[in-house]
Formats: sequence, C-alpha cells, structure tokens
Amino acid sequence: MPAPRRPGPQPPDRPEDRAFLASYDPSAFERPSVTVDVVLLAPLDGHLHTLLIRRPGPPFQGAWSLPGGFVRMDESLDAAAARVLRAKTGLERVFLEQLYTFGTPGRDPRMRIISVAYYALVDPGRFGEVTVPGEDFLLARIQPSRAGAAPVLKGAGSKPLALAFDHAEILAAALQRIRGKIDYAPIGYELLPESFTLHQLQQVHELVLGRKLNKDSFRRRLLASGQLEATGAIQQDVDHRPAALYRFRRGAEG
Amino acid sequence: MPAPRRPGPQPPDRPEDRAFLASYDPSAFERPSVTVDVVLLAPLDGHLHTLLIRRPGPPFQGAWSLPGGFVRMDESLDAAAARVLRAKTGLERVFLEQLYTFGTPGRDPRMRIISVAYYALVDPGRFGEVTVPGEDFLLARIQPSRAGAAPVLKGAGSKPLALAFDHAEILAAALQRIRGKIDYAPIGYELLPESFTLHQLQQVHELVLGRKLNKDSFRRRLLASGQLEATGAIQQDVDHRPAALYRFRRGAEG
DNA sequence: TTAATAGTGTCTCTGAGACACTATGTG
DNA sequence: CACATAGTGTCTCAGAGACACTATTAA
Repeated sequence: MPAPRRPGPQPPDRPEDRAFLASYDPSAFERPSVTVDVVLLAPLDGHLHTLLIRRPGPPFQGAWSLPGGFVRMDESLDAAAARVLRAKTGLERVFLEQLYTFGTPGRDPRMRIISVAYYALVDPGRFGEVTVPGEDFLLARIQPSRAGAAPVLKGAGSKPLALAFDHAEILAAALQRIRGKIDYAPIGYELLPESFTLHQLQQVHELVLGRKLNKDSFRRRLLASGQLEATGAIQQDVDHRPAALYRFRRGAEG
Repeated sequence: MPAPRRPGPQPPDRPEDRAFLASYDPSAFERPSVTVDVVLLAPLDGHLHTLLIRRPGPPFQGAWSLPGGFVRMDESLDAAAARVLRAKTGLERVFLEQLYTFGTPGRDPRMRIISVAYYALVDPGRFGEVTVPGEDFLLARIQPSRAGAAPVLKGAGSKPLALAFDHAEILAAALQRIRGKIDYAPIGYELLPESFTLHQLQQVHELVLGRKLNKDSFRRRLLASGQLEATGAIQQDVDHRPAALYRFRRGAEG
C-alpha cells in the first residue's frame, strides 16, 4: 500500500560515521535467506486460476509450488518479484503488489527462509504468453469458496492439489486480500483485457468474491464510479445482442 | 491477513532427500539482514502519539527512530516483533500486526537490511508502563492529517520531527493501514482501556480517520454491530451527566 | 418468431445525516 | 436555576436490491 519506495534520507557524511562503518562487522549476526514468492492469478473458463511450478528437487520434489526465488543484494523487493515472475513465466509488465511476509522457522526444512509474498493479476489472454523454461507448470483451477474457507485447487486429475511448503497459506492470503480490496480498489480491471463488457467485469467480481452479485446495482455503481469509459465499440461474434465495450479510466479512480 | 502461522506440511522423510540436504550449501547465496520495526500507536491528549527512540550511534546518530531489532534465527516474525517491543519499551501482551516489508537497497547505509514492519496499538494508560532501558525516548504527537498527506510529528520543540532511515514512510503506512481498517475491523478497542464510553470510542475513530464523525449514526452503527456490551457501570467524576460504560465483546466481531 | 443477453425505469428497503427533544449529572 | 453532555425519536436523502419492461442481435 505505501507509495513507490525511494531510498530514505541520507545521513550527513561525517568522519566519525565513516570510522564506524569501516569497523562495522556485518557477519556479527547470522542471517536468514530472503525469497519472494508470487501468486499469479487470472480468470479462465469461469474460474480463477493460479500458476504452479513442479518442484524439480527436494524438498517436496514433484509437488506443486508457487514461483519464487532469492532476493538479490542489489534489487528492491518489488524488483525481485518482477524478475522472478519474468524468469519463471516470461511475463512482464504485470500488476504486482506485496502481500505479506512469511517467516515461521521451519517453513523450509533446509534452512531459515523468510519469504516476501506478492500477488500478480493478469488477464486470461496473457496465460498464453507463459513459457516456463525447462520446467513443468500447471494452471490450477481455484474452486469457488467463501471468505474464511481454505481454497481448494484442482489440476488435471480429480483430486485436490496439495502445495509445497506453506504455499497453500500464501495462496489463501492472496485470495483474501483481493476479496477485501476489489470493492474499493481498481484491481478487477487487471484481470480483464484492455476492453471489456460490464457483464465480464461483473463475472470477475463474482469470481473473486465467490458469490453472485446483483446485476442492476453492479451496473449502476460501476457506471456512477467514473472509473469506466465507453470505447464506442461493441462486442463482436456473439449470438445475442452485443454489449457495449468499456475501458478502465486510469488515474480517475474514484 | 492470514491466520496464525504454523509450520507448513513436512515433506516425507526419504533417503534421497537427506542426501540432498546434507550436500546443500546455505552459504551459496549472499544474504541480507532482516529486522523488525514497530510503530507503536496510542491516543493521548486528543492526538495519536507514537513512541520513538533516539539513535545512540551512527548512522543518523541522535535522530529519532522506530524501535526495531534483528530477527533471530529461531523465532517467527511475530515473535521477533513482540520481543523487540518488549525489549525496547517493556510492553507485553500488546495488539501487534504485520504491516509491510521494506527492502529498498540503500535504506540503511551500512548494509542491505530488509525490515518487516509491524504496528502495535495500546491504550494511553499503558504509555505509563513504558520504560526504555538506558535509552532516550519520546512520545511524539502525530498531527491530524487527511488520507494521502504525509504525517507530521511534533516533539517537545516547535519544529516537526524528521525520522531516521525510511521510518517516516513506515509510520505513514501504519497510519494508512489503521485508517483503512478501523471501519470494518475491531481495532479501535485496542486504543482504549477495557471499559469506555461511546464518546471515547468515537473520539478514537475521529483521531484515526482524521475527521469528525456524525454522533448519531456512529452510536447507531456501533450499538447495532453487536460488538459492544454494556458493563452496567457509568462514568465517574465527570461534571456532567455520566455516560454508560461499554466493553468490547471479543469473538462477536460483526 | 424465438432465444438470449443488453440496457432502462421505478418502487422499496436500509443505513447515514440532520435535528429536535428529553434525561441526568454538577455548580 | 443554568449548563454540559448523554441518549432518543423521527424526517430526509442516497444507494442497493428487486422487478418489470424495452432493445438488439443470431438462428
């Protein structure tokens, strides 16, 4: 939620500080590893889906996991999340926001790893761009669930998927976050192509919220919000009356 | 925000995993330091206040900063925040929630430090319990400000305080978070003693939101929410009609 | 023409704001 | 008594749900 991060104010450059810095021993404290994990969400076939990667080695070898990776020493957390997402999926210029930081000791059996979780939202068309280099991946369907309930994932088989590490918890936190946010923040648009119908926007909101919405008041509310702008075009190739297409008015988020 | 954290599911114990673990070299990646910083908030004299600690050494020697400290290898992030708050202020059993993680390279001039920020809410009476061992501290007044505007801090002098590192940004994020949350989450009660009047509760909401609220609808809304329970007692030692005292019904958060 | 979805007009219900009024304490 | 704050009753207005109705496309 904070605004874009800048380096903070710099302290005055004084000789005694330089002496202190030179004598400072960064190895005095044992340090944890820090990673980012990304929950990538998009609607597909009437369900939310998330991208999972099969773990190529232990621990949890063969299990499904969120795309993740270590934070480098010279990059911000936001930059690490964008880099990891690009490296693991090929996707760039994606809506990406910090979610929560998970750091329970033992969440990774190898060593102490603190993971800063992010969530990313894309429109379903961009799932087509996904290329996972040399790795097995899956777009897992997230079963509709009400707030509070743990989300259930479905892959190709009939059994619900279990995720590696505490990734089920991270996924649940991401779903809870967008559920709480979609009513007042313009995140629904991130799950749709550039232009869309009001019905498609309503379907996205219903997917995220896990319940049906009233058509009339949804239309009224969104049209009154000033967030939408008619493109002038209408839907093509539908076997019923085509709907007007809208786009999100960036900047005018009221 | 996620439910209490447990260690994730453990992988099956297989011989080949043990071999992998034995060969795993944790020093292969350079690691950042990880700290927690705590924004402690309480209402006092009609203003929100936050506890600051004077930096005893460089960088930013003599400047005011949030209480913080390194995360130990064997404790969770929540536990680290509670421990740091206890060590720096003596306060225990405080409402404490993770806020956001700040990790811009250069935010600490000494080395790469990633800080998991928390915010803590206490009632003003508990400020009396605060003891900062051998350290200079200050309860700084947060000037009323509307959403979006950067918060302004006042200490004893007339000039606004500047904080060390990116701590002003962390404070701003904490204020923004509780502003967004107080309308639907029972956090206002954390800023009040066990029993309180509706007027005191309204004042706390007004402090957090930075604006006056309508008395009638505030009363109606809170009484209808089912969150409040009359204690049966009334205010003492006031020079006007005493108000009824209420307490928060924990568990019944609707 | 029918089926299907898009889109409009209007009634009702609920919650917030406004305001008038009564209640109960102190000095 | 005056004065201050606590607390109630009721009117109005705005937004959400419900529902009836019209519009426009394909088959």
